[in-house]
Amino acid sequence: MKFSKATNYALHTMLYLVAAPAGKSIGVRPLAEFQNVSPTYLSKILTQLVKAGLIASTPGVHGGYRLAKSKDAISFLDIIQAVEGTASLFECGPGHDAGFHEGCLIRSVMARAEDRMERYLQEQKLIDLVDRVDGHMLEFIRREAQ
Amino acid sequence: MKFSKATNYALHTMLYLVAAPAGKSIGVRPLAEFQNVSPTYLSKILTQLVKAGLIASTPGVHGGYRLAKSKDAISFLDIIQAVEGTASLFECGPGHDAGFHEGCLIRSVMARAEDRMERYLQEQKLIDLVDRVDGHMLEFIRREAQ
DNA sequence: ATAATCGTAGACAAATCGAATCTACAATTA
DNA sequence: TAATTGTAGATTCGATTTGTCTACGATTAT
Repeated sequence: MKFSKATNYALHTMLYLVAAPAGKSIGVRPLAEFQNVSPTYLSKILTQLVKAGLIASTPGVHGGYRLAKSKDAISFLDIIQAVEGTASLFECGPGHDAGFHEGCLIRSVMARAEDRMERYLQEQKLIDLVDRVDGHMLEFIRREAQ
Repeated sequence: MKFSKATNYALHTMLYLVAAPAGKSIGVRPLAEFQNVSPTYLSKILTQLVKAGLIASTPGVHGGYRLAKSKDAISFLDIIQAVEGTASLFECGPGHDAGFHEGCLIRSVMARAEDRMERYLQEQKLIDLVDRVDGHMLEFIRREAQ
């Protein structure tokens, strides 16, 4: 069980957008270059964030991606669930449902465990990290902010 | 991101063993039949639990699997980590490490979130579930306990 | 001893999923 | 109208998961 690389790309892109000047649109190219990933692939991931209402996109000459909500309203969980989905991490499976009609006891424990993690990720906002981003990222942001 | 089916099988098998009479060895066949999985495949999973020191196995006529620790010393986390491993759920990736030499900020948040879930799973013991297992499983246990 | 029983190990195969590329297309702006 | 930029779909590649099959080794009952 692993978080996908797509989630990694999504989180770093969002940190980038949160750290960038408010309201500014940034194209996929610099976002992708920053993370050493292909623009089309990153675009596919960011489209999921658009559909989740976290960011907005505009085509055209000075288009790109920008935040669709206020910076302090974006949690880790929002981003992760936009990419990974919201299904439970643990499924009991048909072979076991037959034995546990009223709901699998194990599954309910696993669901509560998952909930612990999700509640923490809901509390954590990217904005709390921006004043600690390192020089390499800041350099990218400054260059693009012009 | 999903827990594997193997983890599901492992947890249910362990619940079975915890609910069974103490010290009794139970063969793979009934354990596998109970979960509608092939005996050889389940055996492969249970071997991981043996290597983790959670259960012990004995070959031969009345052999099988039995608990290797006291019932109240077996947590969900023990079983899950025996099957899934102990690696972090989130890796920052080489493309990002280049930018975050001193340690990825995002990764540290993710690690803390994972720790929330793991601490809960460490607290949860299978023994707390046995007096609530349903009739179908109890029927299997009773039949096998003779 | 010897045969039946049972777990183990390894090779192997199928199916699923993640990661990524490529191409054509649609929308916006200069 | 042309350049720019995001979008969608098909497709490929590889890794991982989920099994199966078979031969082997250890134990016990007769």
